[in-house]
Amino acid sequence: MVRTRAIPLAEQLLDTLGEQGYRSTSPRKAVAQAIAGKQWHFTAEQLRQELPEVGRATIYRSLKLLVDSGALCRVLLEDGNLHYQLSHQGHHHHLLCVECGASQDLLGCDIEVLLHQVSAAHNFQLSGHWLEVYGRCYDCQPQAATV
Amino acid sequence: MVRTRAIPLAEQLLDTLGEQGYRSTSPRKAVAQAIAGKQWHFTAEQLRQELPEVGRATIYRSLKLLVDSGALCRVLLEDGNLHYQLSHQGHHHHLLCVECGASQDLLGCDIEVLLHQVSAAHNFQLSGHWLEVYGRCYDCQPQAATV
DNA sequence: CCCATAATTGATACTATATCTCAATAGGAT
DNA sequence: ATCCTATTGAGATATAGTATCAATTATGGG
Repeated sequence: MVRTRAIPLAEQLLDTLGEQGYRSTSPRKAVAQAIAGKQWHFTAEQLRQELPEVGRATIYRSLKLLVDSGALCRVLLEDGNLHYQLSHQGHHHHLLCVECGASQDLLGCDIEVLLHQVSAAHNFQLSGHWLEVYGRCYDCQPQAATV
Repeated sequence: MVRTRAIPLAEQLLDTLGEQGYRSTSPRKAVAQAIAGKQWHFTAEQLRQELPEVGRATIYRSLKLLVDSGALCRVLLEDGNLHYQLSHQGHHHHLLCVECGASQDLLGCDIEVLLHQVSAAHNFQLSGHWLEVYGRCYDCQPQAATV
């Protein structure tokens, strides 16, 4: 067998659920495997096509659990569609490539500080924010041809 | 007649469409009136209930036109729902009150500069972003009772 | 090891949001 | 007043997600 140990991430996802008292079932394993293989953001329906043996409701339920546990996050595409994406712990933002869909996590930027200042100036008591950044990843940038 | 001149904003909305070559029809007038009366963000279905005489598709089509023309924008609520909201020209963000739903526009904050710096540091060619800020507006903040 | 039981599943119905189709209608230029 | 095209509305379809509930399964106790 070629790829038995290929996706330890899938086990991590199941462990995350296990820590919260959720059982390790075969549908959840299938979902975890599928998600672990995703490079970038995806939709529930994409998963469904990959996992025809898993019920629709179960897929949505699993996604919800993973989102709630923080292992997965939702990303807002520029067109307003919400997709799912593996989350690497804690609050962060995404640099979303509008060409290829790649996503880089953006950690520890100074936006929180800035938002606090701005909020205070508006008599607004900040409690959270949602930021998505769109553009082109390095691989998708038209390289400036040296004429 | 009491409120004939009550909503000049509605005319502005129609004018915006007119400038782009769209006709001034009575369904569009009704939609513009309804939107002009909205303090905060709303859903297409809310409009539909207020305007049972206007067809579903027409409401969605009108909203789309207004969003495309910049008169209306879409706001992302903290739970992931997208609503519509009057837009006051140009790129801006919202301070969304999680209590009452009020929304203050946030203009001219320095986020663009910051994002450019961060993007550059990740070899990312910035083209746009989407930011929503959640919290409590002044009226909804628990006032610190002076003991 | 087996059983009890509570969690989980999946089929299906339902809700919400939005788009598509197409024949009928209406704006507005002439 | 007429004509032409944009627009409309009814209804079908699409997409994203939740609710219901009987059948199934994971897992801890004996």
